[in-house]
Amino acid sequence: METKTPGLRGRQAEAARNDQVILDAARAVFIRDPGAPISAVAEEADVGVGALYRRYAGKEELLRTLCEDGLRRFMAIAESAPVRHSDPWDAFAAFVGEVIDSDVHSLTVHLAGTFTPTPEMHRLAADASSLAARILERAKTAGALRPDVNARDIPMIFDQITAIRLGDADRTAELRRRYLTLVLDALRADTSATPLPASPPSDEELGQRWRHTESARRPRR
Amino acid sequence: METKTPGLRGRQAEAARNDQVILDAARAVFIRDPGAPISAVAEEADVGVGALYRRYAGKEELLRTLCEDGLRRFMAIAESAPVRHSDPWDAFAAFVGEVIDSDVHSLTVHLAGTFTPTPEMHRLAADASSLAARILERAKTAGALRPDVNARDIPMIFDQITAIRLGDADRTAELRRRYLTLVLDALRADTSATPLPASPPSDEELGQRWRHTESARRPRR
DNA sequence: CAGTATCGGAACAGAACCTTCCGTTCAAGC
DNA sequence: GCTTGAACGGAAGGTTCTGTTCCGATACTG
Repeated sequence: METKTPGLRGRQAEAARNDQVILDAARAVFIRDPGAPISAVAEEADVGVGALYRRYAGKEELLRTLCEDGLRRFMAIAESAPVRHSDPWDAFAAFVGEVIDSDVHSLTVHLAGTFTPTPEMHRLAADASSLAARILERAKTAGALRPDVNARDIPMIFDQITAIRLGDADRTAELRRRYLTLVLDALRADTSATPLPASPPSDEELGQRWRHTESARRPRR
Repeated sequence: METKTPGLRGRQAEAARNDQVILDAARAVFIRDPGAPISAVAEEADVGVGALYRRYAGKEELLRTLCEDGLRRFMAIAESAPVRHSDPWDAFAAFVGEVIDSDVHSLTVHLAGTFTPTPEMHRLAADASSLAARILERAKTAGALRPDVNARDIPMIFDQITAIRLGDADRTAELRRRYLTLVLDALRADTSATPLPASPPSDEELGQRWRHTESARRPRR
């Protein structure tokens, strides 16, 4: 992605380039640490904080933009997976794997609670989750998935896998794949499965994570 | 636990009682949020901050005490599990389950990095991990565990499961059990297992989490 | 060369938090 | 009853961290 800007030159070109650089830097920083200060983003982008505030009214707006972007990426994966894979299990596995690889889940859920979500985001989240549910149901109907997993289990599995963070981004991705492989084995129908205890989280429980807790305490690490 | 204090009365009895109350409160608070302020612990214990500083020189000392206590609990579980269960798989499953249930892992790893560990703690941690390794190896030798899991995978699985946090403590425990069941299914040898990609974390990688990062940034949530 | 959009980063203001300090409480001993 | 001192609660001090503003510098544009 070099001088991808259409017909712009000079300062305008720099500005257009920065738009992207800033967004990428923000994504990297906030994935690494959801509580990072604005200045960390500026540093990563190699830009002054002024450049940031020229584009976004404040931290919240940046966070919201990032999260919305994440939701759209999630949707794109969920929409295309069944198209690219006719086999229901393959589609499911590809979907899950790509969501993990792109770390999109960190952008959505981990950032939720740090800002007040827009109605648009609620709509997107609902669409995304129903898309994901459809992928899972299709695999279940095809008999590829153990019958006692529920669509609501998927976000929980994302939570678990994305909790893995060790070394640099590459090593982290590698390790996540390792444990995802393990979990996928457990999700397959042909396992001599132990019945799962308890019930999966309800929609209400899952939604809780989006609630803007004004008592938003700040875990350190 | 009423007047459990031996021969103490009056103010001394109150002090002895507070010793325990404060420790319990601290555990509860810091498990919930590793970055919680000291005042939150005082509040939970229904005690002034003064009472806290009378017992501990500072926050670090409290954290260290808590963490060391967690390590000891971990050891106790790891030592007794093989005694209580003669079957190697049962011992392994019980060990893992009890560590999850008692949330001891949150106390150790999650708090690591917030303080400078003592040599004593390093020793304890090493002992604990070698104990855990023995439990796993025994199950593997007995043919109950899939051969491509490594002792170093265990802490990672703890990390994943303890990432689950939804609703109150009871609901969280319930859900953790659900996903632990899933993972245990995957760990069993009789699964038609997909070979695990990548290598488990090295000891050095696992040790990194204990390193006191002075750049200890504070994730918010 | 004047005008303007953009930039970098110092400075400002406020919030959060650890720690200290001090007046108060209360049981024990005289 | 009165003194004494251990233990307590919580306000205040001082520091650090961070979001946001502001302004002089920069470099195209016309």
